Amino acid sequence: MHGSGRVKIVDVAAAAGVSVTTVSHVISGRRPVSAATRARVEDAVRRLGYQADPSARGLRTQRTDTVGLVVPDITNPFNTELAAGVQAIAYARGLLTVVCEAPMTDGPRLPAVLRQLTARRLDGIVLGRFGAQRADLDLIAGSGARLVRLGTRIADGPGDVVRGAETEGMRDLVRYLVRERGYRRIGFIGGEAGVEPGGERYEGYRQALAEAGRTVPEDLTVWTGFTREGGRAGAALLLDATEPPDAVVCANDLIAIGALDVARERGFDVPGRLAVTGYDDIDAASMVSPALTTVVNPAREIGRSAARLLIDRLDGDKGPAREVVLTHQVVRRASA
Amino acid sequence: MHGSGRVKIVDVAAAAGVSVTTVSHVISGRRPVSAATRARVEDAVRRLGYQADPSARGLRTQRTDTVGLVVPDITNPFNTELAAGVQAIAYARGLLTVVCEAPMTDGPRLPAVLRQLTARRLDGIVLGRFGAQRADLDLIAGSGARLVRLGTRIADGPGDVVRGAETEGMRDLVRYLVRERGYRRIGFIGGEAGVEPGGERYEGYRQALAEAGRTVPEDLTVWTGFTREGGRAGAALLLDATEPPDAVVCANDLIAIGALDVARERGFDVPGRLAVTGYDDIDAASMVSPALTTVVNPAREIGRSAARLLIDRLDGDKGPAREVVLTHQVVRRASA
DNA sequence: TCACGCATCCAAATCGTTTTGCATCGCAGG
DNA sequence: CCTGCGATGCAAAACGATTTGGATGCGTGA
Repeated sequence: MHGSGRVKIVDVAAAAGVSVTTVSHVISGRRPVSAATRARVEDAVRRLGYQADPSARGLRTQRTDTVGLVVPDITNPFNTELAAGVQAIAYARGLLTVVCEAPMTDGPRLPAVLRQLTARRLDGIVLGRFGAQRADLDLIAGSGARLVRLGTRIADGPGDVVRGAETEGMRDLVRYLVRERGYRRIGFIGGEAGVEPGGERYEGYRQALAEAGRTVPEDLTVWTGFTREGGRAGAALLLDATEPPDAVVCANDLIAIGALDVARERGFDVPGRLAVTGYDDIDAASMVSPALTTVVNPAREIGRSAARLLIDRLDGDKGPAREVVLTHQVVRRASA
Repeated sequence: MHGSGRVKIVDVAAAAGVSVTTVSHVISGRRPVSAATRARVEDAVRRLGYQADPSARGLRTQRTDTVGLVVPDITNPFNTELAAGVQAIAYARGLLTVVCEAPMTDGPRLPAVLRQLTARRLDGIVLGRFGAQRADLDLIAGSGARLVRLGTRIADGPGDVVRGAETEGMRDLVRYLVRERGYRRIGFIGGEAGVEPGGERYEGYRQALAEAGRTVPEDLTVWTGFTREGGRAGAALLLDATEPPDAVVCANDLIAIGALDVARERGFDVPGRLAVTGYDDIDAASMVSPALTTVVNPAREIGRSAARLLIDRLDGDKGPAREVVLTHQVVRRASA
């Protein structure tokens, strides 16, 4: 409780009557110290409220004890849950988490953000779902930071991967629409074209239609953005089609919520005249009405797994790249 | 594009044929350097992709170029927007933002989180809305970090303050319910008792009732938590009262959404038989149906202001503590 | 010619840790 | 008595930047 910010290791050493080396050893435990000395040092540390300066420590150890999470949009509840998951595991390990936003709009901000982060010498980076270029990934890997990618394939670049079984998830959802609900004309609203989860999910949609012997209605596919606004725009297009769909499958919940807005405005009864489905099962999915039929994407668990992978690597795991695939589950609510 | 992570200032100096001092000077601009030398150095920096090691720099300068944001719950959309605001301003200034969660549940995690953060020697901390103890604030101030508190009064402790006009906002909202909507028995569901925004908002509710000559129905006040779950629990209590309310004023939108759940389950028509109002105007407020009558709380702008205050202080502003109050605005939707 | 000032640049100290290579001590075994 | 060996503890060398106090060279005015 004395001076809280200024006390250095030499102060502790003086107070305990030992050398700084010994203080360092009792703190790190890297060499044995006699019980009596250890007690004196620990007492001094407590009394003075000593906390090692992270810059000095980092300079010597070449570690920052900090990991980064990069996502396209902090505001998206999926990413928020993700962050909560990463943070929980990292915090327990004494790692600080910085979450950075690299908007997909107005050009590629990703490289700039990544440069900022690598300049910080982070120990590890979790790269959210992006249309990341190979150069971006190599930049991270080359900086010495461990890398965990989310929602991509292991073969696409360096680092470990965590992803939900998105193709399968979407396939199961569309199967359900086709087989158990009997929808005939099923449209698709995607996010930004080329951004990660979009492709997988679209693929699942196509698979389900294909296995049912349907042709994919290309005229009912539209790519916008992973937001409520995007959903509005996409749904407006689809519902104005000469032969509008009786179901709209959206690449995520926010898009679906936007689609619901449009359906309501135009007086389309959901699910009577139009089904709307989402993906992710964010909190809001069960708040809207009709509640959204969607697929749970275990965001928090994905974050946790990613953090665990990172920590394993930081602890010296030299094994080959790993890929963690988390299960999916269709949740059936009122919107379909 | 050469070695991306390993190049040091001496490498740059060697490549440019000057001393490290000169390199440092051209980068920081703290002393004049001839145009020719400057060009050579800048070229070498670019060619080698030099980025100063933050630990080494921090050790010398005693700054980390990092600010922290501490909130009770990352998942709460209000806090998410807040974070986005802080982050945007900080990023533009080259500051990294770390956002930390210190859950209010299961005991006071705040002191532990704060100790972690002060150990990191952050340049500044934005402290979200908490029931922070005076000791917590002094810990931050004593660590040397600049402090901006959110949603409290300037007199309550060290540091600057940013807050919405919450008492006034809630007062206006309840006024509207009383005068223009004619509700008679108006209940209140608060968050955790003692947590910051709760008190202000409750005060506004009381003021509005008082100026209308109503007595505050103490039996219709319940304190739970700032979550949808909290709202469910609180609403259940209120609706089971012997003389249930015809309007429920909630301390934030999540609580209100929980209250809507209960109303729907029990078949209470909203707003016919029961009005429900929120506070904050998070995205979800306009997604639920009926859409929530609420008060906008400019989360993102609060975050921006807080970051600006912090930066001013970091730039050497020594003036007396400042308090920024942002305006409120009632938004009238279908739930009342 | 000398002294002086300005423009440039450099050497070296410094920031607070961690870690390596020795020194010291006590004690057991020969 | 001497040697060797754990068990402990210390001094000093990193780590990679910033910054201060000079050094150097040059031009200018007396």
